[in-house]
Amino acid sequence: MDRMRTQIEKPESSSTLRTYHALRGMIVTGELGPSEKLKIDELRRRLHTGASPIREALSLLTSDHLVERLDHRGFRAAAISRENFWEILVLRCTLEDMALRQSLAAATLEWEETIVLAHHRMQRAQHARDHRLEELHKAFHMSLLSGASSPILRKFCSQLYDLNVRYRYLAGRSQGYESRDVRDEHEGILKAAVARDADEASERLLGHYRRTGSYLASFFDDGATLAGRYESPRGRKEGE
Amino acid sequence: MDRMRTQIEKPESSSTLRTYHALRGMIVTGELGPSEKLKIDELRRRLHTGASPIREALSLLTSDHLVERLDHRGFRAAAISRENFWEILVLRCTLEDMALRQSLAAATLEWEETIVLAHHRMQRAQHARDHRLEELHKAFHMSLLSGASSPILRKFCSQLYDLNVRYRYLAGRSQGYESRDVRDEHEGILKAAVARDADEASERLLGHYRRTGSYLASFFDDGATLAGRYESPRGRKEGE
DNA sequence: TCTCGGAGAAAAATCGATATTTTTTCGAGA
DNA sequence: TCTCGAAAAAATATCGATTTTTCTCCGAGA
Repeated sequence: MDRMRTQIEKPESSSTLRTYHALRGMIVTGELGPSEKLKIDELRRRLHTGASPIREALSLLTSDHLVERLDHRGFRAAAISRENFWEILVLRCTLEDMALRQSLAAATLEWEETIVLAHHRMQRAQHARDHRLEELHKAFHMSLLSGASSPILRKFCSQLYDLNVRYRYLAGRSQGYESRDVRDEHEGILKAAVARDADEASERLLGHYRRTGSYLASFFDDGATLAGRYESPRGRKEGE
Repeated sequence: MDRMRTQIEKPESSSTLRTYHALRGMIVTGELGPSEKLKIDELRRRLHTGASPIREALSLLTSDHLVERLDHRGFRAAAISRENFWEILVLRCTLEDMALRQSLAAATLEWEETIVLAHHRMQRAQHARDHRLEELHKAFHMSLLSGASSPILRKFCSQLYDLNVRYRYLAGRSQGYESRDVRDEHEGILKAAVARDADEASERLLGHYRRTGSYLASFFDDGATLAGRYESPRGRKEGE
């Protein structure tokens, strides 16, 4: 019964894949906090599935840098840190620049229509519930890179995207509530992409990320913040 | 009994990790060929372990781009192609350039000694059995990047390294038997790194990769080759 | 009071068996 | 002879139970 319902909700056919997406979502949104112990049994109950799918899903997430595996001590959600945050941002800028240029170099009419559509859908859903908007936002950004000839590169970008979004959630900011006008930035990126202006598009895209980065960084570079709430929680023995 | 012996041989404590390394080795060296179906039961027997560790290991390898997961149809070793080969080379050059520069920028005396040592060990083992040399070769290259401040970047580089080595094996060339003098190239890279000359080191490193790349490419850009032997073998029923 | 060590509890890792899905085989009907 | 579809076989995916390992707590000895 429950199985059937679930399958209808998500067309994910295998329990492992469903679990993978569920857990990834839970970690990205902070429902499972940084460095939180991920007990198999608890997750098993929570997600109505067996131990095998959980373990497999966690193994997949390990390679996404969202979960850490401690030999014989189970899994925990990845730790966070300032360094990790900046690392992700810097890598992301390099890789997306590369991917975007590949994508633009191979641009087709079909690709152009894809990004226009993705952008439109995202804008339309501006006030939709979190989850939906978040999905469309990622879809837009990935569509920009979708023409890149390197699948591995696209995968890397996708991973880094999730890692970054996670910090946004941890800073208490779900998509779309920043003070600055993200809308314009998206539009600028789209226009430059449609115009096939690689330099312009890249500059705008990276600027978009860097601004978001600085904005988020401000949340844990001062005050009672992400850092204070989450950082090195295993560190009783690691006096600052 | 068997368990104990195994644990002594490899300090890998968990069955999953042991299986992971074993399978990775088998795929990289071509013992498991491109697009070959990886049957759980067969591997289970071959590696003397249960289905769970196998499946977990395969899940981990999926994220390394060495294994493909086909929903409800099991796993197979990653396919190969010219595009994939070049993709890996290009990505590798970009990422290693980045990592090397980070590493050099943060260079310490300790790091310098590490790379000198890694280089020495590799040279010494020039005529050692494949496996050992291969390990030391990777150790040397990774040591160059070991000072990079970005763990994720280092991981990416490590993955791409393995993917590239796999093509070397598939082309029938294990480490160290190329016609050109790889020895000098390694020495040049080391010297430039010790001298903290980022541009020089990067140029030499990338040149090293590109030359290896062209060399390997020649093996499947002509004649009865890698491409002919392996490419898109899911076409027929795999009758050789 | 502190440290060490061992018993008990908790959790992870692994195994063996079952349920599900896919693939193959084979024969009826066109 | 070919196509379609149902039954059998094979392989995957998943579950429940067992084995191992780690963690926790408590008391003896210094």
